[in-house]
Amino acid sequence: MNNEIKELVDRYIAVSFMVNRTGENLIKNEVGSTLTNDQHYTLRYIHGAHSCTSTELAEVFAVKKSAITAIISRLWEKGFILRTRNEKDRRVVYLSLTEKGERLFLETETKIHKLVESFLNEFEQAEIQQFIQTYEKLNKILIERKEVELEECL
Amino acid sequence: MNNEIKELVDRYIAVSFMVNRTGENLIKNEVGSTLTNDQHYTLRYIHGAHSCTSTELAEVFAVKKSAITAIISRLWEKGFILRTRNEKDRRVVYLSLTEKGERLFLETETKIHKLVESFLNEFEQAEIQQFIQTYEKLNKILIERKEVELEECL
DNA sequence: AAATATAGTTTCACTATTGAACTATTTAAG
DNA sequence: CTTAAATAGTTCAATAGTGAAACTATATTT
Repeated sequence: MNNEIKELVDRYIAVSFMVNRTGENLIKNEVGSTLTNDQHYTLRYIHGAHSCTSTELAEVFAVKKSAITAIISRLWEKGFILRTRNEKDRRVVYLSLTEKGERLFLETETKIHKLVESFLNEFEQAEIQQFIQTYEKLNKILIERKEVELEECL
Repeated sequence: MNNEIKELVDRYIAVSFMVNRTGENLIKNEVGSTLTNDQHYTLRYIHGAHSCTSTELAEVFAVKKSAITAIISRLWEKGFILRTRNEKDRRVVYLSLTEKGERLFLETETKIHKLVESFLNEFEQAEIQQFIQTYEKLNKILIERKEVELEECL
């Protein structure tokens, strides 16, 4: 096997693990004690979509619907989320943010933005541009891979 | 605030979230039913260090020592890990892999290597080289940031 | 009308995590 | 030397996230 590639793979595995860990921890510091990271990501998605369903969240986060129900219920208990039945199809429940949820998300989002900005600023703009571009390409490849695997499961 | 940077920050947040999620899920598929991802990462670290302590693992993974005790105990129950008391300082316990643990790690590691290699191969070597280099730089910045925050807590 | 599919929930079992109390051991101070 | 403080690791209770399976309610297909 090509040795150069082996080295790249090793480096990728090591660095992606560390950056994820550290990044998640930094976010936890910002998100603070009101929310967990997963709860914050959930608010983020609903905020971006304005309104969505559990099934949609389960697909995006790649977990089972029962996992989503649990997260949503906790957010709902804290008053951050609204559950609205679709009157056309009474099986589906639309999820959206309450005033309180919206406010909390925007607050923490600002903090996270400043955090991410502060370390992206330590790079040349061109370098970070290139980095994110490759990162997005990687994302596409991973998504395709996932779709192929799903098809194989038929 | 600079609008170009805001866009980069948004893209970074979105793509890093998605790649992490998808990546973790792909690894879960490879690691299979014998181990969780965290357990695999733990085996990986111990394998690389040959031998280490709980305190060391807690620092690297950025979690409390009680979290490590739990993971290690599960791995120990399954016979993947050896706990050896240091005779010079009887408080410390050295962790190492059993034959069985070593074998399991190498098997799953090979699979993960192939997986990572398969998608890194979809890039030009130069592009992925640059990507990993920037990623590593980011890692350094994050580590420095963490150290600064730790000092502030004094 | 009956069978099947879909959206979401509930329950159970398990893993990861923190914080606090605790044991055993080592190091530092008086 | 003895006591006080520090360190390594464990235990325990509580909380969050997760998947699997059974379940409810509603919609679609046959």
